[in-house]
Amino acid sequence: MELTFAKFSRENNLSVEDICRDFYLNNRETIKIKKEAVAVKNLVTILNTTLRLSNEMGFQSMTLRDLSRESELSMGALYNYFQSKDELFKIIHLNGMKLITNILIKQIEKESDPDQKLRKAIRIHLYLSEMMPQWFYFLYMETKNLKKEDRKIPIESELYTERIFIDIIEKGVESGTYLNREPLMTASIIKAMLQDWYLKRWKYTKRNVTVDHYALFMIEFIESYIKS
Amino acid sequence: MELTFAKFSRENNLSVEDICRDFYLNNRETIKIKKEAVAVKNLVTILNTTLRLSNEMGFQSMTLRDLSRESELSMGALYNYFQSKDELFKIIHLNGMKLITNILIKQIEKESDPDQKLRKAIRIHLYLSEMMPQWFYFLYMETKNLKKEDRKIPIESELYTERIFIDIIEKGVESGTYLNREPLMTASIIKAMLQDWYLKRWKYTKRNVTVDHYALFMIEFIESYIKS
DNA sequence: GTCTATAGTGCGATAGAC
DNA sequence: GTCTATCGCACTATAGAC
Repeated sequence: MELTFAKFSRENNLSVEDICRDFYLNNRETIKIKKEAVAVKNLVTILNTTLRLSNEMGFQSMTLRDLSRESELSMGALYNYFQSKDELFKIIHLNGMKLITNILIKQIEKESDPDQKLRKAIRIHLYLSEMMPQWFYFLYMETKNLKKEDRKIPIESELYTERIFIDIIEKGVESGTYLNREPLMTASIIKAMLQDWYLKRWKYTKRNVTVDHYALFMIEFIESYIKS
Repeated sequence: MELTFAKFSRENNLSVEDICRDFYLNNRETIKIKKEAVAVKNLVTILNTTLRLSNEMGFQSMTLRDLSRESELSMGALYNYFQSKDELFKIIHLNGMKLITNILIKQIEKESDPDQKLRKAIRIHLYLSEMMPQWFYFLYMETKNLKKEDRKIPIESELYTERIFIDIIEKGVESGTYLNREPLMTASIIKAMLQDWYLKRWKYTKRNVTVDHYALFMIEFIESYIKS
């Protein structure tokens, strides 16, 4: 019995609250608010509102006045949680990447069989993006807002998750599970398919394509190439 | 003998100049410059510079002062060619879409055999994005800058080119060339792969993957699913 | 046809009252 | 801990000289 989205989301509670509490505890010196409960609650509001507005209009187009209005926190209040609009961007970017990568790695290291591992990695990635669509969309579409010195972060992240798929496929080739048909290119294309799921969410929703259907299709598609 | 990029680019001269002349002739009343040669020359500079800067920093982050400096045209001169920054965006967006779609359709209607048609459509799309990478990147990544009433334009465009692939595959299913394995989903995934080529250009360049290699890989990958 | 100078707006960020 | 009021600045867009 393969993993389903319902099962995965039941067992994995990915609350923005956890991200915010982590961030708060690691940055007590720069955040001016001293009560944890208040700080975490407002951080959750700020992050969720920023993600929503960025998804609608882009981070650059969103003004802090928009954020203030929509989050129902004054401009002054907002600036107790971050030093600049730029820093707000980096908070979301870095913490989002960290969270996603951590879960992905932790989940797939449980499997050892290449076949099962590849299927699981695909499903976990799809299910994560299904649970936090705004985060994935933000991380993909808003990299342009990073300063030059930070541009390497998303690049490394792209190559890192791709590397996970390359390794699985190469292990499968060694063990004879898969044919030796361009593991690097295959991994690239897997990433492209995973990204299409959250980048074109509107299309698949309209067509009533569920994430489980998409996962199954992806697996069949890829396996028909590396197994046939 | 299948089409190659070298052959395609030799036979198809996609100059930005053609786009600009078309645009100029269709908008003589709003463009204040009366000499065609001057207008087209400056329009080419404006469009190329805008595309370059948008690819580097995003259209929203690019100020008209940046564009003025980099294009070596004064702010006043720029405003002879468009009415607002918003209009400049739409000029690039609409004319780029039109050009790309026109060439794609014209090229593939020459083929009648589904098998050849699918291969050709894939190659033409890849080769077009190889010849105008900045345009494709712009059209994909900058849709957020469209006003709400224009958001349907890129959506229709996405569905339109996808429809081309759906039709080819369905014809192939009817004629027995392809198996009947989810033509709609297959077309979606083809689009995702085509997009990955120009969205992750940095990655493939670094790995010395040529567009012809990518095309061949894509074709083998897809055919192993719909033919095996 | 292109320039410089500037008007007018709305932004990010902050100071200080409560 | 949150608010309002406001500063200084950089932006889009334009007017008028050349």
